[in-house]
Amino acid sequence: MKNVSTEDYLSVIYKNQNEAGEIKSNLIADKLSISNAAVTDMVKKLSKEGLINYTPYKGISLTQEGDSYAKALVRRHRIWELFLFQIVGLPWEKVHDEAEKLEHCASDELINRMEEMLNFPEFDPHGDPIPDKNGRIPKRPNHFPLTKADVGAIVSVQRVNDSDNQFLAHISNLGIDLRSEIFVKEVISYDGSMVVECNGRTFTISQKAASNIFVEKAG
Amino acid sequence: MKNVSTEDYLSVIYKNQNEAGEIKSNLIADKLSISNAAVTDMVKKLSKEGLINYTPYKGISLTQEGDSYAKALVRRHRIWELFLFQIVGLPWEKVHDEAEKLEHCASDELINRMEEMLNFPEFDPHGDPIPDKNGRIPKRPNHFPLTKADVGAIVSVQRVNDSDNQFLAHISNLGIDLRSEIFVKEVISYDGSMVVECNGRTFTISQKAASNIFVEKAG
DNA sequence: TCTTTAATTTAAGCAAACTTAAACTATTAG
DNA sequence: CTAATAGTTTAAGTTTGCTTAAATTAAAGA
Repeated sequence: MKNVSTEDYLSVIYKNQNEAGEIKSNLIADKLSISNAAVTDMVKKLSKEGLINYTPYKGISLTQEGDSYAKALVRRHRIWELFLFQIVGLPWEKVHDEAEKLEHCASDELINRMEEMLNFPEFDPHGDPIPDKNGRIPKRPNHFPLTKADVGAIVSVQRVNDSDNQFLAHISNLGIDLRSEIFVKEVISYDGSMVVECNGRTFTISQKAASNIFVEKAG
Repeated sequence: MKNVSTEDYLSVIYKNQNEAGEIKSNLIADKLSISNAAVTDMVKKLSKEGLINYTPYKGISLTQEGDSYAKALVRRHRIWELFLFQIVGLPWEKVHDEAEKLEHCASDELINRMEEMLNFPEFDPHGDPIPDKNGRIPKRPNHFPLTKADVGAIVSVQRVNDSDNQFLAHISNLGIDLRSEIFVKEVISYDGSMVVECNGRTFTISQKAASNIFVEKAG
């Protein structure tokens, strides 16, 4: 098991790499709220340890080893999230930050035991996929942002953006949950907000909020 | 919330202070497996922060603030232990080490929620008392080491020493649990080992093991 | 009381992970 | 194709918590 700092770098790289698997050092500094110089230092070190590929002034990407370590971290994080949500009953918007801390210090044995208690789940409370012990990642359903749903359509929530607690608390307050069905009644063309019905209540949701809710056609 | 290192020092001081509330720097170094010089450094720092009382070459003791912080740490630790044991089902001998890591990174909200799930327990899986939110520590029953039990007596296990996993695995294997009743059949004067009956099985337990099991007269 | 020994502190130094400021590359706009 | 700018790296320095070795203090026995 690596130290917290190393794990943070690997997580950030994994989560923010582009389609080609690359990431700017800039972005790492940004996400971790540290200086670029610090990133350069660390990136050299991680490269020496064989966790990332790095050529100065060129790109940064995970090696095979770095990638599977990062996947294991994501696995830990998401199992913690689901455990805290489902077993402990922590609210939606709190599980991410709590899991962020816990993921660095639970043994594999504990993680596996929790996974078993949760009956080998495929998705975390925000709808993100949980890699299994071998790094296999469940295929996600085809989903699109709620903003793209047609007026008159009924869609079901598949995933929500987990990076903003205020957003989560907000939609939770509106009664929107994972698997909730949403009926799109109207789109206000002026600002892109939508009038929707969900769990028997009708309300307006802003474009900003809707763009962070991912849905598929209900069927 | 303080950093892990500070928390470790406070825990060790709290757990190893004598009746007068004092501890030798020596012992801290020993328990944390670090040098005496490192302890001196840190002790100065903690003193500056108002967590301990310290005069060079004289004793080290917790201030009021340090003491209540340490109690809160013990509380976290023991709630984690019981949670892992009772809810998650981790074996006796594994909960201590796991809790050691987790206690540093759970929010108070999570700790309180777990306490609630456990129905405000008074003792951890080893029989050690759990301080409540206000730092109140449940009174422990009058107990004594099994080695002091008379031949012919029936005693019940109240507490076991939690600092040695091998010991815990061993007695767990013998079928000894918290609240188990033990009937003392014979004491072998040669080596102090005891022939006992517990949960329908008769076996011999060494003096070493028996001295780490604390019991009271069954009634 | 003096001396020996054990415990503790000081001194000097190290590694990790950060900082700011200056120097360098790469890219892109004219 | 060059110059400006955005991104990245180097250099020098900081903090935290540790190390070993040397110096100091306290305690205990002669």
